Amino acid sequence: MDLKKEELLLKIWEEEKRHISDPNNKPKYFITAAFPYPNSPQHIGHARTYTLTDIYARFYRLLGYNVLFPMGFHVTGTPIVTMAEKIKEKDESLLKVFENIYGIPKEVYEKLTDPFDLVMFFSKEIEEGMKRMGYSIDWRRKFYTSDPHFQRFIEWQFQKLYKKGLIVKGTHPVAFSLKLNSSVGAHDTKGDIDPEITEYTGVLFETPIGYLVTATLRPETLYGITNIWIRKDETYKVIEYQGKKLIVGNWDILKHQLPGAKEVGQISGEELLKLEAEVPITGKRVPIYHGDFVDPKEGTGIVMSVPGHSLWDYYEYSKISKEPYPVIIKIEDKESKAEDYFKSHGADPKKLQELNEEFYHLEFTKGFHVPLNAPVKEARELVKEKLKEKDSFITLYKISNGPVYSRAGDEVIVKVIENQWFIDYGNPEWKKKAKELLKQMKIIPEEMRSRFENTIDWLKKKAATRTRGLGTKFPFDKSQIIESLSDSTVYMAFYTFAHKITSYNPEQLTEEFFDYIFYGTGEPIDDLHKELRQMFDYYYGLDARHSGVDLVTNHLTFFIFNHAVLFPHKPPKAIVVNGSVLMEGKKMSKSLGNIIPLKKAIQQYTADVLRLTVAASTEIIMDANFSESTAKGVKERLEFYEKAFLNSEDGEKDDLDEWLEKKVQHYATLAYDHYRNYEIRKVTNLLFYELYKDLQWYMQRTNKRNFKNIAKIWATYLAPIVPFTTDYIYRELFNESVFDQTLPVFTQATFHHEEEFLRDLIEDIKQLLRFKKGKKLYIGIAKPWKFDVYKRLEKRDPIKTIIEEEPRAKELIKKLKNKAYTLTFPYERESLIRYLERHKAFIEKELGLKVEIGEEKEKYALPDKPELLIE
RNA sequence: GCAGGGGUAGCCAAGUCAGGUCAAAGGCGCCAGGCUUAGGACCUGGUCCCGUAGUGGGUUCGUGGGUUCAAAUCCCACCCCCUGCACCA
Repeated sequence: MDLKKEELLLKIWEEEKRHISDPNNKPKYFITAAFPYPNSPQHIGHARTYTLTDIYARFYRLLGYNVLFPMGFHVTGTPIVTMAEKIKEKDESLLKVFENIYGIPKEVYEKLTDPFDLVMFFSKEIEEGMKRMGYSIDWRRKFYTSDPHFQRFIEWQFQKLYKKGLIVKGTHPVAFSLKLNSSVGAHDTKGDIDPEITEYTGVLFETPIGYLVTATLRPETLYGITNIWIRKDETYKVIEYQGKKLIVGNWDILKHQLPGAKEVGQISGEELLKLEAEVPITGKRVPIYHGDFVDPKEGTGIVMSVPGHSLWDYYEYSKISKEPYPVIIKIEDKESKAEDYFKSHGADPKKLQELNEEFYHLEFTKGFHVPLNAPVKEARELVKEKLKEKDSFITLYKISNGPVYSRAGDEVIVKVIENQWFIDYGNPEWKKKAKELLKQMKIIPEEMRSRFENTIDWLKKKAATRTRGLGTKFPFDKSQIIESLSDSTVYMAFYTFAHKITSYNPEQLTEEFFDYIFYGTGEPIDDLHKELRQMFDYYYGLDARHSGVDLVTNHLTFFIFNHAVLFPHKPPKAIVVNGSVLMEGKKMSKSLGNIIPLKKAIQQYTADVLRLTVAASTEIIMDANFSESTAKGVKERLEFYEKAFLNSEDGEKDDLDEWLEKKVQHYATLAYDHYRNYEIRKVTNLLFYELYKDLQWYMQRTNKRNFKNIAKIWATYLAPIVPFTTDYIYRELFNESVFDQTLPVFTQATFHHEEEFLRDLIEDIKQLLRFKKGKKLYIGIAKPWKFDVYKRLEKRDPIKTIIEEEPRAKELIKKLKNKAYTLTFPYERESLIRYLERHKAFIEKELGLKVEIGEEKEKYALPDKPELLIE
């Protein structure tokens, strides 16, 4: 199979309109894969999910289903916008990726400074690649999520969720760049670092002029406070927040985390030193000291001092005070003291930070909180609750893996967004419905199910809107845009009528309009409207959703949630999850530069070879390893089949032909079940690798090439995986398309074991000939009683009885060891001898020996291993 | 921390759910031979250890125990590795 033949077939399929689907009276099968985000060309990794989807689309067509396999493009979110901006800014690292990895010339990408130009450019690339791979997609139904008709559909979705009380409003911390004036994800930072947010407890200490705020990860230690650290050379702000006066440093950052807080004055550190502060909960009054080590840009610039349980505090405290301090945590009934830990670990002040972290971890995992009589883990939560009761804490945030810099160059901070809209996946009723739906669904592979269950459990409110990026405007606040994972949860329903709905003006697509289509409520506005409903009704209930394993904990779970409440009458039936693709054993990445663009790979290997290598060379959940050598191997083997089958004859049949035909039927029978169990590797194992050995043997045995019958079965069974090669062979041999056939199903799955016996025998003799040369070979078949013993063993007659009735069996069974318990033995003595006699000429020719067949002369023969005597 | 996945010969990797044809498929690498002017490709054989005119013996599947006539596979404990934890597609 070469590229030209593949391209010719693509044209033929196109002309024959093979992949468009409309409602008819056949049973339908609606299959989809997660649509691509067009911000890069496709590489062979992307091809995995789509190829698997296509394999099943084609498989179900061969079973007689009316299969719909559509595709669209996800044009939502910020990465595309950011990319366009980076092109405009001539961002060097991006330009390098374009040139070196994607192989896009400068003149082309330079112009892509508008996000939509980028989208069109890449989506065209991707579409061409998908077509070239032979994906049997109904392209009439293609849409972009930026299409106004689709956006009306998303508005419908959010109206519905809102009315069900599943859209809620609240505040939410995000990583934020002041320079970009936008929240930032990994793609907005230098070095693509994903900013991580940790929550701090801001504890409020009352003083006569307001509350001092300290930020801590260990609120439980406030039982051990001796003093407060500040810096005397710093100026602190007095702010008003939720009716209280608070004193904080680092205000430039913190003001973004305390919505509504107002600066009302300031106070110098020197002034603060004169005050005393009251520790909440305990009511203890503590002094305020200056500490050089206090970083005014860290937290609130005010630190609570717990010398008993912080190495820093101990170290600083011991410099200025000899007073004893409280120790409130025990480990295994012994006081856990920062001082002891420090001293027993070298007492090196340079290692203070490192040791302190170890010590924190130790106390957190093993410590026991004495005042609260609880493990530290629990005490922390208890303290938080108490603080909440006393109204003595505020929540603060920090970038924990910082400093992270935005691509504009400023340090990323945490900002608390007010009026943030959420989809409330934490809603217990909704969780319940999602779980019920999950229970009804088939999850492939089944091991993935628990992951879905867990995800449903821990999913909480999800921010559903953003201020920046492409997408549909949020219906309840038009200044916001629906976030991209939230607008792609039920879009599969849109495919069912995507090519027809464009006849309407977007304004006509009201909530009632969609209600009619999806629920049949209200009246149709015209005949087309009626037709849309019929199409939805015919196709929906998605039969299979294919996706990569990385989408399980997000997209696929949202998919379940949303279907559970929006389409409870048309539930999806199955989710099929596949692993990713490795490149020569390594993860593909831009930095490694080991990404092969799909188009380039097709030119090098052909679509069929890629399909088999990427999608069918390993089981569905495993990562497929793409390597040049495997791809080459696949290519050669495919060519072998093509050549062999195209040279088929239609001659007279003999033992050997019958054996081969039955063998292929046997493989087909097994392969059918493997397909249904999504065990594609097993399909190719049989029909691609095992059969190869059988064909080799056949060709060794005879010069005949009676392959027509097996080519027919072979092509039909492998057509889903390698559609080009199989259809080409089928058309050449039988003058029709393999895709007009129905998959032949065989019930009788036995084959001629005698032939296998002969094959093994030749193997054994060849082994023996390496030690011993001669001119004559005597093949001594085991005596009848030995065959009887084997037969009885196969029937699982008790070994004891067999030996009782045939004492000679004892030795025989002893030799077999464990095998005696599981023996399978499909041979009959008489027919075996007849078969060998019939093919004696072949054995003689093959070995260059004179052969005689008879009963064993010595007593070494076993029924499956004849005695071999060379003279 | 919480959740999930995994440790199999030099490497990759099947086998584990349903214990026994498992010294353990397949591939790569390596060794020997064939083919070839040579290299590559291809073909044949070998590749845990010992033995060998064949069908044998020993020791292996992260570690340590257990169940069983029988364990890579079942049970228990331990060690190690990887992934996800969100507003990001």
